[in-house]
Amino acid sequence: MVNKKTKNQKILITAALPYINNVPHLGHIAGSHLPADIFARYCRSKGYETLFVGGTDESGSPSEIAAEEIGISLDVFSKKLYEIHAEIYKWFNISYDNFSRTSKSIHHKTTQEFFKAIYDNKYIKEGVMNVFYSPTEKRFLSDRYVRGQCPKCGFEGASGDQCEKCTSVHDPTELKNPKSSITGNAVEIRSAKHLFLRLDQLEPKLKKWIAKQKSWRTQVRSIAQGWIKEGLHERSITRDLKNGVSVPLKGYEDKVLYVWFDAPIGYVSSTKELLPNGWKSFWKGKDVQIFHFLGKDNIPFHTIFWPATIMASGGIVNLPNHVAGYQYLNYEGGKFSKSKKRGIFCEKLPETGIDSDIIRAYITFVLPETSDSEFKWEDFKNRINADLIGNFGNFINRTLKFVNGKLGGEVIKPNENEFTKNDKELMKKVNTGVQKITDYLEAAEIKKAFSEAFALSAQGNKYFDDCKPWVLVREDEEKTKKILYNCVNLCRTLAIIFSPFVPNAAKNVWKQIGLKGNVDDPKNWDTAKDYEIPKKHKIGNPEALFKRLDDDYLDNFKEITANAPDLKQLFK
RNA sequence: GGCUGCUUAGCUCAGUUGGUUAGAGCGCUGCUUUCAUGAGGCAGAGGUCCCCGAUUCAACUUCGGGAGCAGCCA
Repeated sequence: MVNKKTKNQKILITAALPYINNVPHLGHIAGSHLPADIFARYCRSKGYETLFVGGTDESGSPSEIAAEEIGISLDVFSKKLYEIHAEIYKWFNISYDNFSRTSKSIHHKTTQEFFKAIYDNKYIKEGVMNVFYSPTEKRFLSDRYVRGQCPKCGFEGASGDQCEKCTSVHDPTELKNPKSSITGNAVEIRSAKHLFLRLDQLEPKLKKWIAKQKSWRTQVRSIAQGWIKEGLHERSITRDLKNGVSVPLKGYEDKVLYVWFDAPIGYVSSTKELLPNGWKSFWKGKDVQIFHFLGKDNIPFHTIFWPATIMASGGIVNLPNHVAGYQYLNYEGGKFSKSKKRGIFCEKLPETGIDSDIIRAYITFVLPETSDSEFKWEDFKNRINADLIGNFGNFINRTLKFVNGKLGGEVIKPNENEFTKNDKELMKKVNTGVQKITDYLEAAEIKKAFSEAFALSAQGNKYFDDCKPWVLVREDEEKTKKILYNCVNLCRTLAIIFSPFVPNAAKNVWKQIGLKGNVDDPKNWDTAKDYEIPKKHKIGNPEALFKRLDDDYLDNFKEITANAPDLKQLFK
């Protein structure tokens, strides 16, 4: 999946920009932010020069209309929603180096630079589109805000371009008695001048590039190839809206660029905002690898339109190296639905008092890498209690408590000739385990890497059982200290290995072992398998890493997180 | 309507180029340990690999058709 890393490897990681109109639920976290973060944390630990950027997507009409309905200005609305988003990702320990906003001037400027380059390269042409216009609201409306009578079945609630009742699709001009779904007033069709990106001209180049992408997952590649197979057409890049990046072209001053055009450029602007002078080193050159993490709804945009935009611009930035498309996380056999109070909505998560690691761990278990996956409460409880706590947490805890309670907090490194058969076997298991985890993470195979990490802590539990230090300690304390040295050293290994997944716990383990520096120090990863605990070492104070999940706690948790406030309540 | 993906044990998911008894974790059952958060270790029972058809000595895997779920486009 990943090309060979170069000596001065730089990794640029992006997570799809969440649209400002919604407060994220767990599915959004699973679909891009969390896997991107795990990958970013791994890359930093591995010592790659890593940059992880994102931000909120604030263009377009949904937020404009939402603000209107609440009766506040778009600025106030967007600022508040931005803050909620940023807080949620912070709570989840999503380690964005910069989390920006597409409403910032740096983004508008960057987008316009792309536009101008593409225009100069003659990949933009004028054309005409038929669009709904509401005379009373004095604005153009996209299809989703128009309802009318279906030309085929006569259903009254058909939207601008399709009918939910008979599932047929129609041209907006065919819809009978179109009305604004916002005000209910009649709307009309107006034809307007718009700008189009010449995807048709870019097709051969895109086709060639897509064919070279051997590392993409099946669905990502298939979707891209499907588009090519169908044949690419010119695609409009302007809209008659107020909210967005204005078009820097005479005669188009009252229009904005369509969100699909400016959203991915948000990755570039976010980088520019953070590194006004150094941004290019992460976007150009051969030492850079670019990883986009996104949900399946976003796949065409990152495999076709965004690469097309880059090509048309003459290569202002590199083409992406990897497009990690994720499927959806569902909730107990269905979709997340805020109105039906089905799901886990993030704005209330801090109120539950839960450690974000616990949510991160479970989402990672069920990460929708190849197909839609499912959040289930029973499974959540079982996996956390059995795997995270019973396996990983327990190994750390039993080791450190034993050292503290029975050995005066001290372990001693065995001499080279003192390593037993068990010790050597464990060492071998650690070596191959760490290697496997590394290989998986290099390929951004996050779920597999996580499950190997648990296999490794299970080896620790087995070693502990096999060595029976609780018996040995009665006759030979020094020998026991040498056994436990291996365990403590494995705790260190596990802290490093687990740190991309459960950063809070990893930090805690590091502290409890009594180690200097930080668990996530750059390049720590490559020392994970080594004997790094000093010859004679005193550990810190052991304490439980996690609290077990019980039914009472979960009932309360469920109640809090399913009842998320709607947008209006957020502004009271 | 078109394009695309998914459908494998009670649950959540893996299954590389078609090849003997289809895998993991959880859950369940039995045995076992007591250092550890009612934790750990060992063993076991669970499967018409969505359905139909075709190719093949051989199909979970390839091809055709169908069903269900999902995403995108028009």
